[in-house]
Amino acid sequence: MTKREPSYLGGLNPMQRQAVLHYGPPLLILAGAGSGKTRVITVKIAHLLESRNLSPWDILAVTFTNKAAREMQERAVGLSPGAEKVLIRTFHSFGAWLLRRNAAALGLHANFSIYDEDDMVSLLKTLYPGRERRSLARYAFLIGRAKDFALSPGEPLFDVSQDPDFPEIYAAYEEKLRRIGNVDFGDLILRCVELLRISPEVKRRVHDRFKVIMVDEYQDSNVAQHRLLRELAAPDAYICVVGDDDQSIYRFRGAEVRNILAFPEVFPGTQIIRLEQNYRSTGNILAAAAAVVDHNRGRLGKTLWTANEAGLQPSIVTCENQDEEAAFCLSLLRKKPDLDTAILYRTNAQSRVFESLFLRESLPYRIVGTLRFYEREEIKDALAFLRFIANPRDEVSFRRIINKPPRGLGETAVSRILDRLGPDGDIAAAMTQAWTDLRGRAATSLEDFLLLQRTLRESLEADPLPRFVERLIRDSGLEDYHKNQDEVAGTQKLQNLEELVNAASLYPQGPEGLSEFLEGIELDSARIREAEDKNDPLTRVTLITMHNTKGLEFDRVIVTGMEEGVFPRGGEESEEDIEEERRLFYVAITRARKEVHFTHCRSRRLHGRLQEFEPSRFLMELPDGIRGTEEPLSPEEAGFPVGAPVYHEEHGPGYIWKRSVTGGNLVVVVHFSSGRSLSFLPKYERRLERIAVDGA
DNA sequence: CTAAAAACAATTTTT
DNA sequence: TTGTTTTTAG
Repeated sequence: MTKREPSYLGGLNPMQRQAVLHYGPPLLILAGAGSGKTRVITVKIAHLLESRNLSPWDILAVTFTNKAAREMQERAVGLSPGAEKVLIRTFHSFGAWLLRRNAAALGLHANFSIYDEDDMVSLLKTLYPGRERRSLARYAFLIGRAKDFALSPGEPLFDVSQDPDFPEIYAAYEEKLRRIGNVDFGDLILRCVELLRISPEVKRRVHDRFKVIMVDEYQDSNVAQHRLLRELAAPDAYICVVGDDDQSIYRFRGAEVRNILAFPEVFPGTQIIRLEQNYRSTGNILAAAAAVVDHNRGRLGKTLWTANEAGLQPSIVTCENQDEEAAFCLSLLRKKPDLDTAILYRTNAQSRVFESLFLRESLPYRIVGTLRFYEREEIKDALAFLRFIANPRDEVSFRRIINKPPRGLGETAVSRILDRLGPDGDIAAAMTQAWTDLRGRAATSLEDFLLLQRTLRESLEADPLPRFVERLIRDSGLEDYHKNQDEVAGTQKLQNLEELVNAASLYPQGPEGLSEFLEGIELDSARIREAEDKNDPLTRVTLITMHNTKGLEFDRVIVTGMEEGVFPRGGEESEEDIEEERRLFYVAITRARKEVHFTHCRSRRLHGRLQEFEPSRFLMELPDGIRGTEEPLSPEEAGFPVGAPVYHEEHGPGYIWKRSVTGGNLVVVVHFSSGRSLSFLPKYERRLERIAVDGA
């Protein structure tokens, strides 16, 4: 009897197959970098649907990023159409989903606003108007961390901060946030835990529904998320978490590696499956990564191996300074222009030198993760207005938009209005009340504002959502305000606002459509395209922080800034901090398919000051074969001795100030008569030529 | 309320 | 150095 095996199982290695077929006791999948983790999860979902007779409703899959959630859903649907209905969400989006459906049990309205860290600061500012924003930002951060660790204001908080003011500030913040009926990101997790603890019916419903719960990137979960998982999991539910303790790099944001390390103790009977075959990188790259991470203690332990070829040996390149480092990267890019390459650095500020060189050389590049769309002023303004229309109890949003653009309603008017606030917290109603308290110009302004609000509410009911958003942006005066800003500062705020209007077209008309739209944006910044999106597929270079590379891969990776004090960052550092940086290095190396290069500078300009740096200790941790692989000097282009006069097509006349050899290439620093100094690689810079001097 | 001057930090950041 | 935030003057 031949039972036909489902086609989706084809091509899996034995461990992957085991992971897919496993069912019953809790499962911990330790998935090394490049081991086909996403494939395993998506095939597993398909398998649960196709062969275990589970309905899509029975399954919950949780990820950390919207991008990962989308990818997972897409791939699972490709394998089994039923996966369309599987609940695949980020922790936070799942939290919002559960809270909106059960808001009443927690004393929340279903249309609560979700406050990000910036909004948290604004809320704190209403409580402590005398304190500086910067100090409040610090407290907002700490409150976020406390919530990551599931610590309420009443509990001991010294692990989060020893600041004597902190407990009181946290308590005041929490009291106000609850009073105005909104939530922050931490609450999306924590209040779900609370909900499941106080409401047996909700808990039963949830337990009845989710027979399978899968969590991806479990090494990045925090204590609150771990608690939520425990509350969500019925005693007979099948729990499967996937992760890699060596890739835990978000401790500073509350991620708790111990969640994955201690998983087998917390969920008794756990079985562990290791995915150790790497399909991404060459043998030499993997050897480098393994040697590095081997210096960490307290690992679950994995030995990655690959059937791929050994490939090129990684190289270490010493540079004099950042200019040379950038020039070296450029030389690599020009040598093999077809490789998809990433230039990695520890901090965003390090991207500048690369950007300016690539701009000067007209080399197209992609840069990841600078200013995010949703953090932009104009977008936050428009969103605040939309939020206030959707939820008249949102004081943070109200304060942001009441006098922006300036309409003569300052602090005095705001207090008058808030004095009239009823027990329901409805600020829109309070405005109508306060109107009678005001005289003169403020009264007229408020009247105009009330009228504006009424028109917008009508438009929300009557017009398609994008039309309504467009109208709000125009009638609120934000359009003119930001148009003016664009002209003054050469920005493109107006275009960004247009993108916001476009994004609204995906949602239905009316208040419900608006709420969905807002939640989509609050929880997923990438939902709106950048106005200036140069996603040219021919762009082969990506500038990116090491953190942002998680989950990505490239043919070639150049890890720059390998200096003690830059990476690892230095300062007062515990061994745990160093280990986290080392894991970050591990992540960086394992992004590469074919080639890895490491660069370090002898000196670097930091905070406007030129400083000397020692090579990073991590370089010493690489395998012996790698160190000392610098190519010998090729003096064929050596026609540029120090002092030689040169001419550059673009920058004009100058002379050689300094020369050195980096990565087998001659690098020269030219002082131009314009006063600028720039470095070049004569080998690749055609526009630089040596000139003769007349005896005069 | 705006604009200019002064002061002052200065990682990483899935949501 | 740079960008951001607060202070100050108008």
